Amino acid sequence: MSKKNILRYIILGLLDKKELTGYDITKIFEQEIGEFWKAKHSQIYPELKKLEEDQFISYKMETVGSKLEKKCYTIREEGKRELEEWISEPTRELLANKDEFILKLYFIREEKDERINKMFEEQILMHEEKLEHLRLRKQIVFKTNQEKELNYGHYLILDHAINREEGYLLWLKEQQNNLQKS
Amino acid sequence: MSKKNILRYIILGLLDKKELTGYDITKIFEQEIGEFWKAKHSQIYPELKKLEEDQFISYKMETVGSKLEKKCYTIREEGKRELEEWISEPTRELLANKDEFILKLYFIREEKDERINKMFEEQILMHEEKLEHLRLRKQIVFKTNQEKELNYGHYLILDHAINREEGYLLWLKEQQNNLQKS
DNA sequence: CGAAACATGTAAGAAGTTACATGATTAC
DNA sequence: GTAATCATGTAACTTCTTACATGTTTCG
Repeated sequence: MSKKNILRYIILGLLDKKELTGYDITKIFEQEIGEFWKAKHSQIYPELKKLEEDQFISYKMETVGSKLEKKCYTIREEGKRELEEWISEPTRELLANKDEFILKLYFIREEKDERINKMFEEQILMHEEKLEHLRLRKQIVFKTNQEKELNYGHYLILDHAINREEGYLLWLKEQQNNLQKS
Repeated sequence: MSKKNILRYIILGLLDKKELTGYDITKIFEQEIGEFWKAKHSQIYPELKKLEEDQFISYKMETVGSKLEKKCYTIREEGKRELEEWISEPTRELLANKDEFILKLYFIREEKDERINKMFEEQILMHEEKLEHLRLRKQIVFKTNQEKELNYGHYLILDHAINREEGYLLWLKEQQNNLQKS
């Protein structure tokens, strides 16, 4: 019974906040919510078209400069209902958390494998970089407490992403430490 | 440049440990590695066929009872090389961690939204159940230290999954607590 | 004897990625 | 002027899920 096509709901959720173009939505995926869902413009534009056909959203054309046209999408009442339904419905499935690195570890069966240390080093660097980047964003976006209250959802997901990276890093370092002792 | 079709490498990795049927592999996805990659039998059987055609693996038929036939696959030298290449190559991309619940939170912009408490309750229950299940598995599979040494990869991914769930739960409870204070 | 587990496949469709395709505007 | 960014779309392909399809063996 669980709802599909989550991309639809994400787009509706974004438009519920403010009117956006397909390009804007693409940028939001790259920045704010990319930690928890990814979508390319080639998926976003057709989905916007379908949502418009289904009367969940509508758009008006705006002109930038003298020629460039853009479609500013807004959510309709039907779209808002659809969105509320999705949010209110229990989230029963925990979706796949694909992790290529962890799988590689799984196939290394000996603690003494030479490659394992280098692999940990690489991953630690990657996750440290990501964590640094997330922390910087949090600092920039939520300078004051007011900004946190005004955009609680955004605050929560950024905080969760930071928490996740911190946990991952701690685990990596702990395992690396265990290796060096043995 | 990053390698694709990770399912191939996972299957090769599994066969590198011991010979398996398509059914065995399906079960392993449901149990051991489902936390980090999912695949249904409808994806596994065609992939086994392709791997065999590409000469990375081979199979021999075995009969169960008097009629039921099964294909026992083993990895070939070419397959081992392919697998080693994948493992040794740096894992540069961090794949999508889709999380429907976190996205729903993102779209709730007010801390005072009535639904938010119920949503946290549900998620906490789900993750507690999952954590319990993982801990039980660790207890059963790794009773002795010898078992850990003999199957270090398996130990690592189980430990990582537990760690991940613990972190998620702590975050959920912390946020829930914050809500009740305000 | 009946249900659960074993065992293998294919077909249709949804979801997601990469590449193709084009052009305008802005900032340096 | 030129590179980065803004802006929108489609085509081809891969990946993944759901459903279809069938039959055997084992356990209680």
